[in-house]
Amino acid sequence: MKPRKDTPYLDLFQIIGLKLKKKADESIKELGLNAQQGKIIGYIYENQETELIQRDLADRFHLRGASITSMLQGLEQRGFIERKIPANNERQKNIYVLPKAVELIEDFNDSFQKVEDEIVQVLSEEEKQTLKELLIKINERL
Amino acid sequence: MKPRKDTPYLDLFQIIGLKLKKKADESIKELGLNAQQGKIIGYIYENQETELIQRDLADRFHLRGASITSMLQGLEQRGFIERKIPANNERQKNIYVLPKAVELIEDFNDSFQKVEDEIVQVLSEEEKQTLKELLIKINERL
DNA sequence: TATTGACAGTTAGTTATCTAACAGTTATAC
DNA sequence: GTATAACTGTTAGATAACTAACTGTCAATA
Repeated sequence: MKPRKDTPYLDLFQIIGLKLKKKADESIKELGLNAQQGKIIGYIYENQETELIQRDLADRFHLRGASITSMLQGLEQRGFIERKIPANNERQKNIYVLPKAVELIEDFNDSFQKVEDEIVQVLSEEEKQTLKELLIKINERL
Repeated sequence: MKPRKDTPYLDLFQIIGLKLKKKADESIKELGLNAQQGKIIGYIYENQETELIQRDLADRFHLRGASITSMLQGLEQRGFIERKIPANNERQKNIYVLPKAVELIEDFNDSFQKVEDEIVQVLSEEEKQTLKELLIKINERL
C-alpha cells in the first residue's frame, strides 16, 4: 500500500528555493540588481585574479553559456563589469568588476547574510551543522 | 574576525533547487509538459472537488495570479484542463482536469518519485527523517 | 601541416515568471 | 442602500532563463 503520490523533499526544496530567491531579490532591489546579479558580481570580485572566464560562471551557477552572455552584457552596459579578451586565447573573455560594482559588494553581502540568518534562525547550532552536512551530501550526488 | 562573505545555506538551497527543477523538467519532458505544469495538474486532480480556484493555486505554488492565468490558459488551450465560472461567484473560476491530463498523471507521478528518490538516496532512514523535519521547520518560518 | 573536433562565446527565438494597471464582482461600512 | 474597499482574474510589457544554430579559435591527430 505505497502512497500514490508523495514527494515532500522535492516539494520542500522547490518551495524553499523559490521563497529564498524572492527574499534575496527583494533584499537588494534598492541597489538596482537582482540576487543572481549580486551573487555573480561577488563571485567575480573574489576570483578576478584567476583569469575567470564565462565558462567558469556557467559551471559555478549552473546556468547555460547563453544565459551568462546575456547577463554579463547587461552588467557591462551598465558599467558594473568589463570583459577583456586575453592575449593568449582569443576565444575566451576574462571578467573583472569595475568600481561601480565594488562599491555595492559590502551592501549586498550584508543583505544576503540577513537572508542566510533567516534560514537558520529557528535551528540550534547542532541542527545547523547537521543540515549543512546533509545538504552538502545531497548536492554532491545530484 | 567574522568571515566577510559566507552564505552556504542560501547557496546550497539555490543550487539544489535549480538542479531539482532541471531534473524534474527533464523527467517528464517526453509528456510535453514541464515539471511545474505536471505538479499543477496533479494538484488540480486531487483538489477539483473542493471548488478549487486560481487564487488557491497561486498560494500553494507561490506564484502570482498573473502567472497562474497564463499557465492555465496554456493548459486549457491544449485540452488538459477546463475552467468554469461558478454560479455563486462570478469573479472566480473553478478548475478541473480533463481526461487527456488524467491519463498522464500516473506517469509523471512516477517520474517525480524517481527524482524524489534521487534526493535522499544517499541518506539513512534516520537522516531522511531529520532532514524532513528541518526542512519543514525552515519552510514554516520563511 | 591540414583537417577535424572540441571549446568559448553570441545570436535569435521561445517560455515562464514578474509588476503594474485594469475590469468586473462581492463584501463592508456609513 | 449606496459608496467604497477588497477580491479574482486578465492584459500588456519587461526580464531572465532556455535551446538550437552559429562564428571564430585552439588542440589533437593522421
